Amino acid sequence: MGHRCCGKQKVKRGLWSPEEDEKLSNHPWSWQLEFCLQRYGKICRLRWINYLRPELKRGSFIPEEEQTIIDVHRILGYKWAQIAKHLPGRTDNEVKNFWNSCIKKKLMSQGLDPKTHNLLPNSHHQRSASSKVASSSQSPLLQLHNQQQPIQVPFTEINASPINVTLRTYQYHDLDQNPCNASWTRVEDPTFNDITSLPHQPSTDHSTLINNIPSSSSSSSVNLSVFGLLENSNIWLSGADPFEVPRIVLGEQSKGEEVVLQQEKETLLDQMEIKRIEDMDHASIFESSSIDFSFVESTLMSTMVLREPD
DNA sequence: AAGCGTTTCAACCGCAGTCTG
DNA sequence: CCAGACTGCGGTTGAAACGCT
Repeated sequence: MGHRCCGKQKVKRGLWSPEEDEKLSNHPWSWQLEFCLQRYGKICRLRWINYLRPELKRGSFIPEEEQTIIDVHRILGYKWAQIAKHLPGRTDNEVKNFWNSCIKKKLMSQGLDPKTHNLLPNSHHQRSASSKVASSSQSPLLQLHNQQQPIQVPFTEINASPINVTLRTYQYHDLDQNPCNASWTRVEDPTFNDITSLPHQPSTDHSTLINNIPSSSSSSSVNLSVFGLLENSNIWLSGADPFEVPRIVLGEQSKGEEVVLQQEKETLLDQMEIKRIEDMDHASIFESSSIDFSFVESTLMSTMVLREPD
């Protein structure tokens, strides 16, 4: 196959030698001139971006990075470049590989669909088993937080289409606190007949939905383990009283709405990132459990998706 | 120690969007 | 406005590393 910029050349392929890396490092922005004779210019650029950039962070992912990947993936999906933007020093390729080789399996072992982050069908027993597995592989933050008595939180499923909107609320029953005996049942709530009756969100306007996120400075009586929630990528939470969590399945939206929603998601993620960095700067706060988790909690819950099994 | 299967991750491909002359 | 070059991105491939028997 020829190459668009240097099709006449017989290009070199395969792994890069240290000598090639050194040459590319010395002339990172003139690679087309310096290296196209031997490698695809595009490949040179990729090598620089994915491997040689001085700001790149090498080594394995830390738990906070893993958590960020899961969080952002839950919202944006397979947008590796977008996810990587929230991980300074990491490339989309790294994130993608880490997802495929590690996180994906981790989620599946927890009975979760890596694509939707929802429970897989028939994963009830897996869930109870996986919660044990998860607890052993949790970040220190989550382990710290899960020392509190776990309380399962009901969630609301919203199925929206241009024609109709249905909501279903699920309540978790775990009276003896034995996950093996726990179950989810649908709660018939007449106030949930329409999306407009959402307890947390009286409007179908998605921008309103997202913009009504509580500010990070707001206080909440519910000390939610948002990190716990996210770490496991499931619906388990530690905290106080159960509450209703709206989850929205967007039906067919107009293209414009999707774009707006996407922009809002990115804004939301930026806010999350700021919040995350702030939190990391004040890691000691976790020890006193005085951190306000409501911000991230609310933002993520607002964008969570739960699809009804076919 | 050798063989084999699995995992990891760098490298590459192809497509779509953007830029530029 | 158009065509070709460039860029960005997600998906796939395959070599190397690793683990197990």
